[in-house]
Amino acid sequence: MTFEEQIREHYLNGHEQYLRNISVDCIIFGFHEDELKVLLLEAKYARQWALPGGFIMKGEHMDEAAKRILKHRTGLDDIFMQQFHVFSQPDRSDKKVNSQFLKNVGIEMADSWMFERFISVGYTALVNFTRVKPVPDSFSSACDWFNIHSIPEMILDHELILKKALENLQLQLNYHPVGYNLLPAKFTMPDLQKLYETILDRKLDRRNFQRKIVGTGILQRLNETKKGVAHKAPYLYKFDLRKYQQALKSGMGFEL
Amino acid sequence: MTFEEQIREHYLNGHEQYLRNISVDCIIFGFHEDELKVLLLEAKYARQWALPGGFIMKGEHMDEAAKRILKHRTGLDDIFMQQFHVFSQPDRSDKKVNSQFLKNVGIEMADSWMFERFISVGYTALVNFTRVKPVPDSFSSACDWFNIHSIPEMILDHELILKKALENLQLQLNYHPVGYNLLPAKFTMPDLQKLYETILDRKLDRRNFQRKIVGTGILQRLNETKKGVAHKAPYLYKFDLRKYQQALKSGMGFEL
DNA sequence: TTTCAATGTGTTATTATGACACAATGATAT
DNA sequence: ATATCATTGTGTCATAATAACACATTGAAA
Repeated sequence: MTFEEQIREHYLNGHEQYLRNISVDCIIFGFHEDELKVLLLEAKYARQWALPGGFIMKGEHMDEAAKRILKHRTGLDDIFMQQFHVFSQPDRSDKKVNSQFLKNVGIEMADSWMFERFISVGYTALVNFTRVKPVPDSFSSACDWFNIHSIPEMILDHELILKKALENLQLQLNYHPVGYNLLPAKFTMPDLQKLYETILDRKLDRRNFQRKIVGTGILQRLNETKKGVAHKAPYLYKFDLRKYQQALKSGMGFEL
Repeated sequence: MTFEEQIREHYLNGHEQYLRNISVDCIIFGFHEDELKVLLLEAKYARQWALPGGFIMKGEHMDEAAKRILKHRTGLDDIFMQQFHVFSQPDRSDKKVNSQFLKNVGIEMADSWMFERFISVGYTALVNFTRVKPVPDSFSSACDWFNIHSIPEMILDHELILKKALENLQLQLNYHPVGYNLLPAKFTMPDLQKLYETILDRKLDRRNFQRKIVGTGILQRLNETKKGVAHKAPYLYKFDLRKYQQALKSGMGFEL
C-alpha cells in the first residue's frame, strides 16, 4: 500500500477501527543537559509542530492507546504515563490542518470522520532521554526534542495542552516519578537537584534539598563518585525502587 | 411526540446532535444533616442506580455539557464543576442496560450509536443541598440523594467513578470550594468543621481547625449567634468571597 | 604545591502542627 | 430563681518541619 493509499484508507475507514470524536495527546518529557524537553512532531506541509497523538481503538483502554502512541514515537515500553486533563473547546478541530494535509498529499475528499471535532485527553509521559529514538508518524516530517522554554509554533491548542501539562507536573511533582524516570540509573545529588529546579523553574537550597530527599529514604548512596569532573567529585546514587514506589503513593511527603 | 417516539429518535438520530463515543457523568455532592450526599438516578426498568450523565452536543464545550446536565437534574445554574478523571475501560458499555431499557419501552432496534462504547469524563459538582429540586431524566424513574456511605447498587462502573470522585475531593480538598458551595450563606464554626470531617472521614481537633481556617482570612465572623440551640450559642460566619477565591487558587495553604 | 569551585555536613531561627485545659455561655431541668 | 451541663471560645506548650546560613573537605587544574 502506498503512502497515499494508507492516508486515504485512514480518512475513509479509520472510524471502523477507532473511536470517534476522541483522541489522545502525549506530552513526553525528557531531561537532558540540565534542560527539560518535550518531544514534538513537525506537521507535514505546515510550519507548525504538534504533540504526538492518536486515536483510541475500539477495544482498547485509553491508557493503552497512550502507551501505543508513546511506543511508536520513542520505541519505549512500560513507561510512566498518566492522564492529566481533557481538552474540549468546540473550535479545537483539525479542519484546516487536515484539508491542507490532504491537498498536499493529493487527495480530495468531501467528508471524513477525521474532519469532525475531537475532544482530546492529555497524557504526561516521563522518559529517559538517552533511550529515545524519535520516530515521526505518517502525518509528520520530523520528530524532535524541544526545550520547554523554546517551543516552536504549534497547531491548534497544543501550546495550551503543553502549558497545562507543565503546570500539572509542577503542582503534582510529589506524585510523579520524575527522578526514577527522567534520570539515568546512577546519578549525583546535584543532578537530582537540577532536575527539580528545572521542573519547578526556581532555585532550591542545596542543603535543605538533600536533607529532605534523603529523609524520604528513597535513595541509596553508592560507594562510587562521579569521574572526570573538576573540583570535588560528587557521590553517585540510585533509587531504592521499593521505597520509591511506596513514597510516591503517599506523595513523597515533603515541600520544596 | 410521545415518550416512545422521543426515545426512538434519540437512539436513531442522537448522533447527529451529540458527539460519539464520549459522555459526561456528574458526581453531584451535597451536604445535609451532617452527611455528605450524592445525587443519583434510578435506571428505568432496572433495580440499579446511575450517576446523572449525558452527552456532549456537537458545538458545545464539555464543561457546558456538564453544566447543562447539572441544571436539568437540579435546576441549579452557575455552580462549581470540575473534571477529575476519564474512565475508558473497553467493557464499560451500555449494551445490556440499553437493550433491557428499549425492550421495556417496546422498541426493537438492531443498531444505534447508543450501543457503542462510551468513554466517560467524570465531573465533580458542589451544590447547596437545600436549593436542589431533584428531577429524573427520561431514562430514569427517580432522582434522589444518597449518603456517600450508603450507596445502592449502581450500573456499569459508576461505583468506581463515585469512589474516584470522593478520593479526588479528599485529596484536593484545598482546591475545592467546599465551604462556600456546600454550606448556606451563614454557618457556624462547628458546621464548617463537621463538613470537613465528613468529607475527610476523620475527626479533627476543634481548636486547631479553627486556628487554621481563621488563619486563611477567608472568614468573616458576624455579630450574630445561632438561635434556638441548647448550650452555648456559636457565632455565625460568612465567607469573604474575594479572599476565598484568592486562597483557593493557591490551595488554601494548610494541612488538616 | 597552590588554587579554587564545587561537594558534604551541621547549626540555628522561624514557622507550622499536634496535643491539650479551662473559662464562658445560655437553654434546660429543678 | 437557681443550678446543671454540654458546647463554644480561646490560649499554651511541646514537637516537627522548614528556611536561612557557614565551614571543612576534596581533587582537578593552574
